[in-house]
Amino acid sequence: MEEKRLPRREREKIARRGEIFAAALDLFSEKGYHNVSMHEIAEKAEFAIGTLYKFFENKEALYKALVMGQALKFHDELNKAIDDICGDEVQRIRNYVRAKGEVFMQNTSMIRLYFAETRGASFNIKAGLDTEIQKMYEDFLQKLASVFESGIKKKRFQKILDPYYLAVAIDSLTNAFLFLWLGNPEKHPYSENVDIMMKMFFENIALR
Amino acid sequence: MEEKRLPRREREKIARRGEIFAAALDLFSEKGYHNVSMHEIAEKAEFAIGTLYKFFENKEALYKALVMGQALKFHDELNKAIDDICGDEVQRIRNYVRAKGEVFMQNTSMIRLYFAETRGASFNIKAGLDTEIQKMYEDFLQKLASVFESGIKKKRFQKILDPYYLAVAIDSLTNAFLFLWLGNPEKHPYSENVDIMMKMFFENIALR
Amino acid sequence: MEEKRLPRREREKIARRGEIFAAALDLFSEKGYHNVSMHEIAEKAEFAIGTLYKFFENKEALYKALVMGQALKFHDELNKAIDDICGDEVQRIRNYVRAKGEVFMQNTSMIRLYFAETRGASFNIKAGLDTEIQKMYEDFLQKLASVFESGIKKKRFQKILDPYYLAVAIDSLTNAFLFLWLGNPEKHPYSENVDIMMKMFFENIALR
Amino acid sequence: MEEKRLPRREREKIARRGEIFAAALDLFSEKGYHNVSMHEIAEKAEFAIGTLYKFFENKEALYKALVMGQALKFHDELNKAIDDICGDEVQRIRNYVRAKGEVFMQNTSMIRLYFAETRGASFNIKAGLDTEIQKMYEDFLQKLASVFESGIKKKRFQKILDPYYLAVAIDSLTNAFLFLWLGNPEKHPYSENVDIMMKMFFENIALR
DNA sequence: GATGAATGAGGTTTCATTCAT
DNA sequence: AATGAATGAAACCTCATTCAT
Repeated sequence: MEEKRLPRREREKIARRGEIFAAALDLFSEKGYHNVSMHEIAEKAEFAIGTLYKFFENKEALYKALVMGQALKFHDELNKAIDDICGDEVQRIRNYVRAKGEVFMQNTSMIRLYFAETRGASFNIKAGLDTEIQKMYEDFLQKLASVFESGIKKKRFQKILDPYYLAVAIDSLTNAFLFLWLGNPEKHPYSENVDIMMKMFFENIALR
Repeated sequence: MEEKRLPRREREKIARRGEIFAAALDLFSEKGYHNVSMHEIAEKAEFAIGTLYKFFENKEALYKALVMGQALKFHDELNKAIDDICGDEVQRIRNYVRAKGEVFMQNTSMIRLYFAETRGASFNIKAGLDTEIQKMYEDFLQKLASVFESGIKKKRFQKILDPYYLAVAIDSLTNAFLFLWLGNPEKHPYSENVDIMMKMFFENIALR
Repeated sequence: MEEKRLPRREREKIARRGEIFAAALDLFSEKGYHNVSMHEIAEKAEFAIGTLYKFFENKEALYKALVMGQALKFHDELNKAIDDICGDEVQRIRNYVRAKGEVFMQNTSMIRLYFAETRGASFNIKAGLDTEIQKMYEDFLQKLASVFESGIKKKRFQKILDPYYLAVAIDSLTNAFLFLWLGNPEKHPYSENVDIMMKMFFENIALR
Repeated sequence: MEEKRLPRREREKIARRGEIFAAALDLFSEKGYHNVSMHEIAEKAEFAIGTLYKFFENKEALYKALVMGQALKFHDELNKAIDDICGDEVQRIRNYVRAKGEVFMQNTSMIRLYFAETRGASFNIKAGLDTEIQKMYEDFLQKLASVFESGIKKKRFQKILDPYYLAVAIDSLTNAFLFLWLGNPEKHPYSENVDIMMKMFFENIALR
């Protein structure tokens, strides 16, 4: 709706940004920040090097915008899944696990980028780049924790562990299974394994 | 004992290697491979740049030797802990979880390096550098899995999930709690949290 | 004619290449490959160091392109002179001797470069750089030999020596006189001396 | 005789110098001055690097001493051959040509070194290194010239060309044939070819 | 006197960034 | 507004030379 209202110039600009992002995502996720040059991105995006600098102040800004965009998209999906109130707490968490799998498995190159940023490899890039994403990630964990907390309050779950740690646990478990899937999709099907894992998880914390 | 038998020259050489490693570990773990220059390492280690190249063929070789050394030290401890037969399967896994915490919490800068290498950020460095460590990691996971398998055979654990996935799960959970501890040691004490988590884990898979 | 048709960009690029070549020729011929740094060439050519690497992949490639260019130019002249069919065999060889002198005496710095490459000093640079030039030189010697052979067949020359050796002989004699001229142009005028030498040469092999 | 009188220390020192020279000659003649490192020479000569610097002030001094030694040995032989008064002028020059071939063909690695120094490749090394050898070479050419001059005075040779140029000519011709021999000894036997060439040379300048 | 570990100046090369066209 | 040639700081690495043992 709104986009159609945008002047052609503006629309074209956004499209160009998208093309740059697409090229950059491919390259960064495959080779890492320091092994990709601005020339490489320019060539892959079919723009002149100068054009990249019209859109982004420098390499770091491009990288940050890219990662932020991916993270926003990703967290948006996760938040949508977990906010879906058409279900109880168990359902909301199952929703999140499924959505996480879907987003990642459809955007494999995003995975590496995302893990690099949330799992400490981002120190490869200048300090401070990652704080926003860390914040977004932290916020999401808090929301996940609040779902567990709500479940505990409703006496649907035992309070074995601090809800925040339950959130951390389920997040790290899903990550682990996504990594396995990434390494060998046929051998390690995410949905099946995660399903079993979830069952075990809830059986454990469920109140009978 | 044996070390004292080494000729002085040899001992000094090893000591120097150690000093280089110490400087490199600090810098790499803080800033990442590509943001540390050989000059920086030389300066921190108080050697001339040429001396570094007497000890290591090039930057990559230095990095690889450093990471391999850390990984060996780390896996050595883990293997010792898990191989300890003075206990049943539960005890062996508890041992591993505790040992992992101890090694990491005493070598915080090793953590970042280690996660960078096992969790995919190593693509920042030339391909192939990480295969040996990946292999070591994989071998350890197999051993962990075999402990679970043995517990299942002895009917101590239910077979809810493939033993390999149990290994992956417990490894990823301990990692997650180590990360939390790393970010805020006081707020997130590893041992306590992991203890609760372990209890929950074993209650779940234990056969009554 | 044709050059004017080239787009400005293209012409400028060629001009810049030429400026780099000119600076490099001066420096290499004066100091030798290993005593000239890329920075030196860049400074002399009034370009930034990076610009050199836009034009040539590396130092060796620049050197090779320079030497090949000079060699092509040189052999082109020699071949034109010797292929000139407006004369008998004696005339064609006289043409070659004169042309060789002209090219060299107008491009003194080319001489050192050329002799370094055809006379074995090229082992200073990585192996294989010189094979193309050696081939070009060898081909020329063969052509020179074929002129002698033709003269022998036409019974204009005696067959004292294998035509190839006659070619080698006349080539080495002209080189020697060019060297003398290079050391002291006034004292050792190439044309005069070579004329006498030629006379002596042909008197000797001529059939009366 | 005299050598036996030298104290052991002195004799050993000379022997060591010889070993260094032998290693250096092999390496320099094969790879060129700039592609041979002092470490390489030390290793091949089985000395410590420091020892080399006890014998020679620096790399250049070692190279210069080596080349001078070779040149002295070479010119000594040539001078002996040409000074042999048991023959007329033709015989003395024949002697020189034969001796030159013998010395070179028994010391092939000397050839490259020698040509590098007399034929301009020495500009690869710092200026001034070569002047002494150039002088020695020049002196020899003068002596060769004087033999021709003497032959002309005795009316054995015609005066076609300045005796100095005759000397230059015969020297360059022998060099050329030595080069051919070096490239393919079986295909281009020096003695045979040079014999024919000499015959032709003297028939030409001989007075009947 | 011999040794060889240590030194560091200086070489080659890369690549993020600028700016005239 | 887009281009891409030019820039030059800074990276990696070599090797002639020194000097404490």
